[in-house]
Amino acid sequence: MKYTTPYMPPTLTVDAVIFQLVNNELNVLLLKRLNDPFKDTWALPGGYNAEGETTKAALSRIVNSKTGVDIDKDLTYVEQLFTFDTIDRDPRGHAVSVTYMGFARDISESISKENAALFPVNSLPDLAYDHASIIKYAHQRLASKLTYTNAMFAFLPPTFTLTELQLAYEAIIGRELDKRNFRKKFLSLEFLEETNEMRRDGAYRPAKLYRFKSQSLVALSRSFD
Amino acid sequence: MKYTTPYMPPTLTVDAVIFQLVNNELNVLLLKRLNDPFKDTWALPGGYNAEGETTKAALSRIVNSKTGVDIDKDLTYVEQLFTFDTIDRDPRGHAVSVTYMGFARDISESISKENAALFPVNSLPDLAYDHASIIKYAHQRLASKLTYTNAMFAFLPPTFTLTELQLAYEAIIGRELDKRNFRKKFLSLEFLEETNEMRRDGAYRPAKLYRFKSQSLVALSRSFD
DNA sequence: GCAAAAGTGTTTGGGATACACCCATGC
DNA sequence: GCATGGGTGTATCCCAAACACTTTTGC
Repeated sequence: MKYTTPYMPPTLTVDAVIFQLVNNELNVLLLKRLNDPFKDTWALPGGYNAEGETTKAALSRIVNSKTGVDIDKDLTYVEQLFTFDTIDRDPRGHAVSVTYMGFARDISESISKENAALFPVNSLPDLAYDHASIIKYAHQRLASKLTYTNAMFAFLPPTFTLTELQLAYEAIIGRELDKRNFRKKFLSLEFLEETNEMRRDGAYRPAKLYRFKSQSLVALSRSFD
Repeated sequence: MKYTTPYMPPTLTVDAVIFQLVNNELNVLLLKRLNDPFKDTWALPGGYNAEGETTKAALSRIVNSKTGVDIDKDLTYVEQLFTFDTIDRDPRGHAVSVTYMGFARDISESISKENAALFPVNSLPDLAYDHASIIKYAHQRLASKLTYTNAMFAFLPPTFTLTELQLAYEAIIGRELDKRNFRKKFLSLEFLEETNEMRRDGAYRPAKLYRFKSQSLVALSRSFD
């Protein structure tokens, strides 16, 4: 690429906030840095975006090589989050980071690097760069998204009980919900359909299993009038 | 900035979708390109983001130099929209564009370049690059934002009548609203306060003037339970 | 008095909230 | 029969939607 005037772009990086539920706690995938800056500090997986590579392709490449997780196969939903660009966010120099938020059912088997691990968002270690605020922003967006979309499909297994669904909601939005109201409301949204199966796994009444009608994002429209 | 491995970032650009109401039509600020590619075609104002410059600073610099509009003084609201990064969106080579959406009350006096002009979003000329889809995306986000925030403060003058408010809504969301329901609902949101003034400007009943309580964005929370 | 825009109220249906007990099962 | 989690219903309140006439003013 040629420029008519001298031009030097900032470094372009990508970072991923990958969420997964573990024992009804919202977890995020982190990587302990092997090099300076922030050597031995935990950070979001991310890296440099080369010319000729889309940000999502760079993300796939980097997350896969650094953690073993395959964005395309292991994640059930991905969306662009925000682009962070303050000058001093990277001590090495100006780096603009395009961040993504991804959801997964279970990436624990795919995590193949020793320095990659899942952490509960409510008890994160100290984080490198501005990554703590990026995670906070992503968590808010996720919680908001759950109120008007079927995004929870991306966290749950193909079939699940209504109690499991409710516990997943509570884990992410951080407060308890009323069982009867939750069921009434969620069923009325018509995101779910019943299966013919039941879950029986204890000395108590078996539970009906449900599934999401759609395995891709569906949003309810908010309208004004 | 040094890299431990050979590294070349894509070009980084910024583009602005600046909206303003003109005669109760939503308009967007465009610039007729003076050079190839897309010479003589209309496009969003934008340009190169240099190292050491935040995307918003680059936007201010570029929009001001190319159109005369001062982002900081002329716009009443600005937010980051999305980062577009497909490889072939710029025929000169891979350019990643961080886009912003801005709202203004009246920038017509500030537009000082011959090749800059406002166009109604419903009758846009052919546009360069992927700018038509960027404007469409921004318009949708704006319409959605109006349903749960006071964002309209950024388009209207400090005081206005309820009819003017309703016409502005209708212009942006693209359909008519019921006058009684609109007033009831909007007043119940408590974004507005009455002034003591009235507007009298014709052979008919004068209208009360209102103002927004806040001149910065306030969002209603959507909750699940 | 008439033209033009401002302003106003009621009914109805559906969703949000609050709240507590019975059901099915394994042991 | 008891412990455990699954499953359900009702009353109240508020908001959304539909819908048409009266008021104020300048001329």
